[in-house]
Amino acid sequence: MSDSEDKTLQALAAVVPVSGILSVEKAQRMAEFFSVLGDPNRWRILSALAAKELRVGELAAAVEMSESAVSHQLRVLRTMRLVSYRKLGRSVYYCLKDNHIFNLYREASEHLDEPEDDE
Amino acid sequence: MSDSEDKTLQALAAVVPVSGILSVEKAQRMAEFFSVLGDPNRWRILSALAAKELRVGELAAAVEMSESAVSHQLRVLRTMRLVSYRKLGRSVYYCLKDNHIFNLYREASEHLDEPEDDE
DNA sequence: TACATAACTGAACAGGTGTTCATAGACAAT
DNA sequence: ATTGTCTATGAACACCTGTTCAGTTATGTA
Repeated sequence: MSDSEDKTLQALAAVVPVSGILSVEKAQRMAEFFSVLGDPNRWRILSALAAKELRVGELAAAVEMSESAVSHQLRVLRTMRLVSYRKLGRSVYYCLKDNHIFNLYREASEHLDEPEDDE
Repeated sequence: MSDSEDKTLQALAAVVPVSGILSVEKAQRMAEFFSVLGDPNRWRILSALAAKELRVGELAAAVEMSESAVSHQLRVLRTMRLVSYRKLGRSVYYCLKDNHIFNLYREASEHLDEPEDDE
């Protein structure tokens, strides 16, 4: 099977999540991932990194949090592979890892901005 | 300004979230929304509803939760406008409200399935 | 009306989560 | 080497959140 065929099947399986109920394990993984995005401070950090890569200290100043708090949150974001980093001297520059976070932001934003005409 | 132009601008503004840091209010709203998706039981409920509309009792049986727990979670999902419902006699049928949840699922799923080749 | 069923609600408890404080490590400069 | 800076970590605490249990509402049936 070619890579592109494989990718198509993978996308297809993703769009049709179940034809049944999500397994407890998969549901757990999904929940863990979205929980990471369930914190306002992490969104502010991500939005700051969306503009340009930043060091921990700069980030802390930008979002008005302690460096310790930022560092803790960055570890969480690293674990979920939402950010990546590179060391330069004694500084650590963080940036967004890929575009998934943009798409998630856009999708959620559209949903939140929808008019609530019913009921 | 036409509707389509308006929609384009809106999408653009969503893709480029800030050029600055997300406001505390917006970050809060995003976090609240994603927090709702940060629970495995809610994902199992959503995935069950993805197949077909279900009553609370059927849902409870399907995901193996108490009807009370399901009812509580459905209220949360209703508040975030992720599900809608219609009453028929003494039954209440729930279903997914729109496709945003599908897109979010797909995006997250792709992210989680990505190989973690680095570090 | 009385009863049974389907769904919802409120209060309270247990468990998980983010922050803070203090500390440790890594690196550059003197 | 030692000092100063930048970042990461561990433990403890307070807070929030989901579940459970009990009770209520609403609807349909006898």
